[in-house]
Amino acid sequence: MITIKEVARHAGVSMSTVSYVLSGKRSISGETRRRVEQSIAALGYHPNAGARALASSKSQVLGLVVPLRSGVNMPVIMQFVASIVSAARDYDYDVLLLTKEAGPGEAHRVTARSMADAIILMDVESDDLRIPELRTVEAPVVLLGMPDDHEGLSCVDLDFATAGRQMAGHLADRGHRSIALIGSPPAVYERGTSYAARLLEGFRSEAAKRDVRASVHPCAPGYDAVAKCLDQALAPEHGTTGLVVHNEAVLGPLLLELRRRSLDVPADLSVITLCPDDVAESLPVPLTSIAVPAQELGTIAVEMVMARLTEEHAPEVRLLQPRLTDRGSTSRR
Amino acid sequence: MITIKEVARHAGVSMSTVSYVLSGKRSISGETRRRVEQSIAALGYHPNAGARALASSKSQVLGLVVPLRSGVNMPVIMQFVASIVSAARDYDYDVLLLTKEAGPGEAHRVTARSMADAIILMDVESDDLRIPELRTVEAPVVLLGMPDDHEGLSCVDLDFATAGRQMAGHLADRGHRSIALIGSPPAVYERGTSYAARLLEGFRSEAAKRDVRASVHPCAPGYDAVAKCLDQALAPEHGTTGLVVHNEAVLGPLLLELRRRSLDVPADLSVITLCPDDVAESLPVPLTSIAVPAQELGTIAVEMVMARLTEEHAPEVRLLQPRLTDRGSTSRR
DNA sequence: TATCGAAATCGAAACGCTTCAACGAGCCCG
DNA sequence: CGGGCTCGTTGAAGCGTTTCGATTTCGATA
Repeated sequence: MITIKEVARHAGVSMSTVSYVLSGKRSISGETRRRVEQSIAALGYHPNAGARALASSKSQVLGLVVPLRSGVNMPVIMQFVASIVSAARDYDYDVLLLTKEAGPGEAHRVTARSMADAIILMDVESDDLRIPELRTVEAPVVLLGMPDDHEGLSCVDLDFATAGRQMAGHLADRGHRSIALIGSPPAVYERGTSYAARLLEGFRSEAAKRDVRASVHPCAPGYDAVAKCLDQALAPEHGTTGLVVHNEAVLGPLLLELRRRSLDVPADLSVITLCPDDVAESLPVPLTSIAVPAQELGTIAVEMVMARLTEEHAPEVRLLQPRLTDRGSTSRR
Repeated sequence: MITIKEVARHAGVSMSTVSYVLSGKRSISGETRRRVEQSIAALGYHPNAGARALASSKSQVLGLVVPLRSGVNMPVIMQFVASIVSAARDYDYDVLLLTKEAGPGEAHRVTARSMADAIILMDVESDDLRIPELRTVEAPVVLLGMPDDHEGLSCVDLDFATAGRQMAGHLADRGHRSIALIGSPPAVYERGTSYAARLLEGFRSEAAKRDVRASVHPCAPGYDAVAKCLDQALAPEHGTTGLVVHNEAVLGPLLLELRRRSLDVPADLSVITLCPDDVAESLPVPLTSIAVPAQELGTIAVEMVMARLTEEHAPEVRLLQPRLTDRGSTSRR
């Protein structure tokens, strides 16, 4: 193993000079810098991470707590992960993978051992039992998602309330007088999942404000459940002409079922949804949608971490404004 | 930060004794052990990872190279990742997340800096250009997938040739005289992806051996492509009565298209596939299938890493025997 | 020309742990 | 009873960095 000492000797300078060339924390003459850099390249020197961490008490590692249980939407999770890893690398940080199943104890373990300088926690739920434990972690913590009680924690999330309002408003704008929300599975609402509740609230309040009739239909995955859910949402007494879908998993089956019923989108029924753009685009009928800006959220999470790591930055909450893309799946009434 | 020195003082022993209690590398009297453990608990001591790595030149970290580009099947990737993380934790290792896009340079970087003791690389392709570079990594490398040239590298993979043979054989056993392989997208074959080629070869050779007519149809994703592909596979001149599907992404559309054509599975057409069990189960028609044993492969990969890390274990190749689950989607002719 | 300050470099003390050589104590064997 | 074990424990030497003064150099200012 090539050490900084050997580089120093090769370049004819002291260890500290090499270190300062690497870190840029003190000024170094151009001439010296060049010699050192040449020696580094010539010898193939790589600074030892352990030694560095020990001396500087910084690991240059982020702990990322990911839900690996199936059930959550893996492709989206991966988009988050990818953007976080890539943003972290831009700041010269690496990412240690922690599983949510293993609990927040993991976050504590890696920070207490100085394996990670900060923690990013994905897919946070409203009532997450583990949130309190996170407060005991002696390192910045940033949550993707916004629990009810986020006092003292940084959070980033999509503004689901506004998203709900936008989608209801979009249909109201086009003259729809009765709309339905096809929601997440019942269990999601029952456990009070924050984002679902916030979207629902926005949807309802905007509908009320615009004097539009609104019904809500939680929907389990699976072809049969979708059909049953549609039976309710499209029951004649509602006179529903527009659907807001907040349940990515049922989009495909739902559109197929509509086709089976000879209901054309958007001629007979308008549909708008909240899902990743690539999903909305690749459906049999491309849907007007609000995107889940996974990329952006991940990047922001990393930026918030860095802010808290470098400055004396207090915890903050950031809600991303939703962006609606019209793909023509809604029509004017 | 609580250090080992403080624990030692608290327990009235030397630092080295505490260290040996922790590592178990020397015998310690029960009495002393108990006192030290109490002190550790009382003070809330957590060994500093950097110091440990520096002194022992072991990081207790595995670098995991994951393909994060979309296109690959994320849920399956996640199954691998989950099983790898969990197996690694069983050995007291953590997992550093590296992206495949960033290249094998990342593997080199983290090992050269002693951030990771070994590398696991997922989703390896036959002709992977980066394989040669991996040989220069000064740490054990284990591949999930088997490139053509794997000299000097450890690999784990499903035995796709046998899988192809099994599926063809399964249909032949049931009296089918003409079968078709609905394969991966053309691009996958064109770039000579190892697993696809191996399955194809097994499929063909078994069909030949059993004197069964076999046609092969690479299939792009998307409803239209699937329909077109079925047109070919089920063209009257073939007389195809059984389908082997090796393309997870098209299973849903394919079954729907068959239904649309009023072809019952298995009455009119037998279908067998290779995909994760949960996918096979949750399709509109549950399919007889060979599982992608992600869990198992991940665990084995970790075990191989550990073997190479602890013993003087030479690189090895392990092919998992496929396991076929009959879900009644094939019928006797 | 003497003095001062900034720029460039150096030396050495941490950082917290592992591990090796060494040592005393107790034991068994001859 | 002396010599050679093993067992449990210790002290101290690293491991490869960073970083904090201290020191040197040099040009500018007085």
